[in-house]
Amino acid sequence: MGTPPALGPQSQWVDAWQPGPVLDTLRRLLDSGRRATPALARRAGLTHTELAVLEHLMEDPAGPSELAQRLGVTTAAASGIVDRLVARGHAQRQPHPTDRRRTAVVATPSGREELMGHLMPMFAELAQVEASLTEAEREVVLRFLTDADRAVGRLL
Amino acid sequence: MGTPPALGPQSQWVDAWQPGPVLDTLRRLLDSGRRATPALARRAGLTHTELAVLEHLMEDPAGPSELAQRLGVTTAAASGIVDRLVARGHAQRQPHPTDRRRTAVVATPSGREELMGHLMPMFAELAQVEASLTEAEREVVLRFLTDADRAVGRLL
DNA sequence: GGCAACTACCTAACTAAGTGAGCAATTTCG
DNA sequence: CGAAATTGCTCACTTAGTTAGGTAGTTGCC
Repeated sequence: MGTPPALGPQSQWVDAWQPGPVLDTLRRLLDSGRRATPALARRAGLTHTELAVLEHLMEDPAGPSELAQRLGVTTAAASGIVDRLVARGHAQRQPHPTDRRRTAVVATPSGREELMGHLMPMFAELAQVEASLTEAEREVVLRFLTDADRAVGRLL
Repeated sequence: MGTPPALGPQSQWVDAWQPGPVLDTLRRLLDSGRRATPALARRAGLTHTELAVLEHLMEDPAGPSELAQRLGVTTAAASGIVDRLVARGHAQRQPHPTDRRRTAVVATPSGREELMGHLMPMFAELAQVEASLTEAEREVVLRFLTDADRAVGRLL
């Protein structure tokens, strides 16, 4: 093997990336974030869209149409996704209180646990990281993150 | 609505996320990164796996097996992905110089342009962001990004 | 050198998840 | 009230993945 040990790049922004260690680490962080979704879905035994829907349902109930819109899929697909989540016991369909056309899809405790159980370790560590910053450092980091988000947002 | 204005959550780490503005912005940045892949793929008329393969090919040629391993799919799937990239003219199959079983898949100029054209604006802005930091700030940001990457890495 | 075991890649048949079109029930608005 | 819009569903079809298995080429051991 003449090539260096694998060390999967997995980067979305490759080639002509010679900038310094800050941007290089930012790239790694974004890659970690990207890989986290499929990894999580795999562990939970869900597809990535099912996971995405479950995430939305954690915040508040929504109908299939709204979920379809947020995920960028058709309502037909959303129907199927909700079907599968319901079949696994991660979500439930409830009648909408005021509009009888609609269905309110809500996450069950099972669905919430499935997600939170995996996310907790990260939450804990991130909270520690933030706590370790001084007020001045927090400002610097906040500004950088905001700027970086704007830059990445150019791809959307 | 007792909750704050919609503001598309799209977050992977929802519920019980009350920490400060730094982690909140980090969440937004990671979400932007996650959404960038499908958005880019859509614009380029590729599937997300085809895009991922193209990214790897930007760095150096690779065989279907290696690509399959990096993407976490079977070699059969990798064959098909390469087929599609070749059909679109974004990649080419070349005989491996020393091992006649292997195929070296290389990105064509067309493939490179497809990717770089979309990525350039982000590169430019990110470079500016980095340049705007003092040396001291750079250290703070670097440490934060490294720590955050470790935390997110817990999900992998 | 020659045979066994392994590797790289491909094809074929099937499965799963999405799209597009269209339908019935309900709500909204002129 | 009636027309138009909206919600969520089903059905037929497409597409990208998996599993299983086959062919060609390489490596290692006697």
